[in-house]
Amino acid sequence: MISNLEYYKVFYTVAKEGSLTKAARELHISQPAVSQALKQLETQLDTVLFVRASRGVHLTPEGELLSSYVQSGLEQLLHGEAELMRRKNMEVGEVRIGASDMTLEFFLLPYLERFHEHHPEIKVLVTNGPTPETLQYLTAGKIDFGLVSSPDVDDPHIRAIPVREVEDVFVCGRRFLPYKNKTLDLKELEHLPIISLEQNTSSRRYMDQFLSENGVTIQPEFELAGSNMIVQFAERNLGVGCVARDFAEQQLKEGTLFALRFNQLIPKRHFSLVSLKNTALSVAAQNLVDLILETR
Amino acid sequence: MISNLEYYKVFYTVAKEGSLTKAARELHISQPAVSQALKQLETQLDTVLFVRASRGVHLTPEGELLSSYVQSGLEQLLHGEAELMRRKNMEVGEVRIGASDMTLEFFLLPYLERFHEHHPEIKVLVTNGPTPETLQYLTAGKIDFGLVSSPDVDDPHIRAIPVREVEDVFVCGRRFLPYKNKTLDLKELEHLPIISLEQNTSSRRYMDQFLSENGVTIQPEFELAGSNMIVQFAERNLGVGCVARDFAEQQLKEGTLFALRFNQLIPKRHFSLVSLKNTALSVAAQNLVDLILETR
DNA sequence: TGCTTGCTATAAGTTTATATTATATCATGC
DNA sequence: GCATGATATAATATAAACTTATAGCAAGCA
Repeated sequence: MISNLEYYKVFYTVAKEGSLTKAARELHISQPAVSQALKQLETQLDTVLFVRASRGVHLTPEGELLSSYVQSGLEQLLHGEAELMRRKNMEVGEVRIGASDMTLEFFLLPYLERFHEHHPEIKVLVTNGPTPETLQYLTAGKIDFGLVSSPDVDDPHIRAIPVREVEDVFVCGRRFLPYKNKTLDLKELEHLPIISLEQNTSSRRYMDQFLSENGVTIQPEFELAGSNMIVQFAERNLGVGCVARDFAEQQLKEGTLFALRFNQLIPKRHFSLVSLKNTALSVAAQNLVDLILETR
Repeated sequence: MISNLEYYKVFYTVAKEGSLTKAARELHISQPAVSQALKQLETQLDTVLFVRASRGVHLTPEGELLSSYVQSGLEQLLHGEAELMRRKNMEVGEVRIGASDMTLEFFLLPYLERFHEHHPEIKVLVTNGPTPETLQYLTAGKIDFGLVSSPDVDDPHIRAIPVREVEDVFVCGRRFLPYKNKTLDLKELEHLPIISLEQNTSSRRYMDQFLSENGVTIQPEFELAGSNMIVQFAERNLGVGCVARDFAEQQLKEGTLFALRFNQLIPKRHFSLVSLKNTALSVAAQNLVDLILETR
């Protein structure tokens, strides 16, 4: 390749204008500068590219050949720059997010709403899945960042920023009124009809882990697929539901359900924003992350 | 467009190698030079293109985007240079020539043969046609150069280089033996049965012009389409043929025909190589022209 | 922890190449 | 034959890029 690609900019302009003088004006340099650049180019390629006439210049057949390549080459570069600017100014682009149902519903949604309002041109792709799947997607480069509810991220390449607390509660209806305003021992859960999530979920694992650390083992009467279901089961007094507080928020406010109180605090979990440490976020993704972190 | 396209060469190499140090080695410059060039590029585009890590660098999403364009852009330029070299070294290319039957047969053919022998990869396209058509093709850019037999080229944009003399002769067979070794006056042609080319040919016009300048007007008994035919007619003693000497060369040598001699020389015509003054020839075309001019 | 390794970044000074100004040269058209 | 409008050349100035030396930083390892 020739020593200085800048020469091609000169070549391109001269070919377009058919005159060194005009090209010089367009390039905002002097006419001799153009003359010398062309000379350099012709010397390096060992080919005469222009026929110099008294009324300007025009391409030789070889110059003509080269010109077509130079034109499309430079336009490619220019197009690349233009696309880059559009992405940088967020006129186009996409953000790929991995999130669980819970983080999406109780945390992410309002941010996505605001983001989309400000940047309607940016496509937002949400891949719904539990924590392990989200982390897998992250390392595979399929998502820009994720929002997970589990606190246990041990991959050293992943950075997790807690963005919100999550409180796990045991909720129940009037059938269990005697327990209201009483402070229970965790051990008593073993004798209550528990309604919880299935075993393969991270929320369930978290709770089981915590309870077992305190010598408590529960054998739920109902194991359901969704937290919403658990709340409904609890409302119908089928047992004591174990869910993140958010799912039962309304019922707790209305008094349909109440939360059991224990002599020991159930440690809070966090929603965490996870991203790859050694990978940069796209402008759009970074923008959304900033929005989340600034106003969390 | 960015101020210095050289930066893209650096960008491309760094992206390919994933390391400033390796890129510097490949570009035969120092590592700081690479670092500075990237910094310039990032500043000018106002975009971070690489994530710097301790084990090298890798592209940001924006860098990735730009990279695809830069890659194809630079490859385009490189491909252009490669094609140019191939044309310059005559590994590919074509030469378009306009020539009449006569110039082709009695002049050009051996040159084309030699040229093709030396440069078998170069396509040679010969467009057969009389002088005016050849000149028209030339100005239209349909041929690189032409070979014509007429001396009258008045277009100021066309350069005509005489390459060979052509002698017009009047030839006849034994029926006209009495005229052999006699020096005739041109006037006597008026009483001989002339065999000549059709009126719309430039050879015919040339001869008519010359004769009329000398007060002679001929009324041919035969007007034929080709000079070869004229020679055959003359051999059968149907009259006195007017042709370029080349057509009757063999017959004159064998004695089947002889040429009339006049007290006034018929001015010689020339085969001329015509090309456009203000247009450069392709390397291949120039090469063939040089071959012709060197050994004419 | 501290050491080594393998990177990139920064600073200062030098070199190189590119630009400018002034002027020469050349062909064209009036 | 001279004015015009173009490109080329020469000398000088300027600015950009390169180099060397060195700092800084993160990761891997003892």
